Amino acid sequence: MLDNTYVNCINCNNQCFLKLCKPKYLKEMPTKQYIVKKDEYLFKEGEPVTEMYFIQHGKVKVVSTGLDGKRQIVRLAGNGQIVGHRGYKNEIYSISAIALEESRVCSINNDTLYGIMKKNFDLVHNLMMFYSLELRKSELRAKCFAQMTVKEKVAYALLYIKETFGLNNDNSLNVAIYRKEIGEIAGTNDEQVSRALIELRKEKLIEISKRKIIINNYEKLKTSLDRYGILFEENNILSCF
Amino acid sequence: MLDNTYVNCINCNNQCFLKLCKPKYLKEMPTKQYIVKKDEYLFKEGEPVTEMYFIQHGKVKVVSTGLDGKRQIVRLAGNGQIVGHRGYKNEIYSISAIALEESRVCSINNDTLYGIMKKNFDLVHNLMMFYSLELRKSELRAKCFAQMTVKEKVAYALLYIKETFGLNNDNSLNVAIYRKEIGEIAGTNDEQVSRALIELRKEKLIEISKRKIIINNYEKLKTSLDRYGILFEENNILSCF
DNA sequence: CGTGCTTTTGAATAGTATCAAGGCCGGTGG
DNA sequence: CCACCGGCCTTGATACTATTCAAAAGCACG
Repeated sequence: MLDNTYVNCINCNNQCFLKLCKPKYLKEMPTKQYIVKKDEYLFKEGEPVTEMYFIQHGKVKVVSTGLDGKRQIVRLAGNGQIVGHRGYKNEIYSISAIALEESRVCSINNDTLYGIMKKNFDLVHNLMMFYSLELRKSELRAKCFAQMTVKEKVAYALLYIKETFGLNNDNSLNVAIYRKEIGEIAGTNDEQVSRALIELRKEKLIEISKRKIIINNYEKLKTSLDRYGILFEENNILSCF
Repeated sequence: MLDNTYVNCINCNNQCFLKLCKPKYLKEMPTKQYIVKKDEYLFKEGEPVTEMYFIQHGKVKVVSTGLDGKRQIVRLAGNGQIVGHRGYKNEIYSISAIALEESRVCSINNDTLYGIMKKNFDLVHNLMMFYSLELRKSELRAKCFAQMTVKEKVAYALLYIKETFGLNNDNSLNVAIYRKEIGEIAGTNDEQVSRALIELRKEKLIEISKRKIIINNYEKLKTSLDRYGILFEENNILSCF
């Protein structure tokens, strides 16, 4: 992580939760900005999370590692999203955030943010809505992990990646991601992901071209998981901006 | 569900999120109160969730059913807790809330609540904190489902039930719950739960006495899941009252 | 003291994880 | 330009775990 520099939010053109603050507060917001390179940590398991991070531009994975070294990708976050939940009393909880590619990230100290919240209703209200939506998504994910087959979990992971990071013009996932990482989302290993992807290719739902995964038939891929309920919704809380 | 009656929150002695509102608003809060019998629905899959529910006294399970009829218990909620997340624009999402035992529940219309929020910072702030904490718990649960063995998942389910509903004086779980329901939390079936419980009894972690499940050695049961991180914390967001 | 529901137990089956080996590809250095 | 190397992906075989089906035993309630 490069030396952080303080930036002035009032001059920033990015869509960001902080923009919900009144100009008076926005002007004096003590926001730090970093450039994080691929594979660098925003914060690391075992350290207290004292800052809240806003992704200006880039891609980040939030991971949790068991003692046995088995990793789980708990969440993906892209442009405009939040990482490093405001913890209860800055307590330690074992989660890391790692950049999937070079990203521009802003952060603000939790206690400072707390103070600012008291004077900015819209910020708190939108954060509440954001968490409420993320909670629902997370609850549905828990259900999926409990019931899906490996192939379905992989399909879910692809759709989740697509939802978070979007597609390129050729319908390929807009992120360089390994089989192993897809497995860390789906809760399986790289071999199983490989097998599942090939199955999905046989069914013409996706295409695999070198390192790219192309979502050939998005609708069919999505409906193949219909029996688990509405997993992916159009409306993003950020659309409220 | 019995005919609902409007109650006056200002006279209510229960700990409840609504209590965070200023007296002025509390006095005129259009809160409805119901008595819900065992196995009755608070709300049902397929219907829009237009109300937010506060459990005054009782026990509720939040379930989600796949098209194949396989159920998943997504959350348990006890005294003082919230059910029926304020959805984004009252949209339908396929989740039901069912009483595990006779319960006293209050509800308030989402839109009304939204209006009240605007004037009650503390309410919004605490709701945000509540969701933030629930989200973290849910994210950890997703990780657990992806990595735990069936026996571990059952141990997790027991601890989750204990955390939510507490223990009786004899250390038995303070709720009448079927093997099938434990399976719906753990993401498995009743036979596996039965086998897992008997295994845990052999290890002297629990005792099974008729329909009661006694947590013999809470600490050991908890540490048996240590490798998955801190799953159960003492501090409850409600302690902020 | 049946009757119906829950729990337990056993056996067969299906699904998944793991281990091992080989193939593919891009990058590097001769 | 080509050979080599290392990282990633694919494939097959095997072992293990969990699910499913079937049946019996236990329990609660009228």
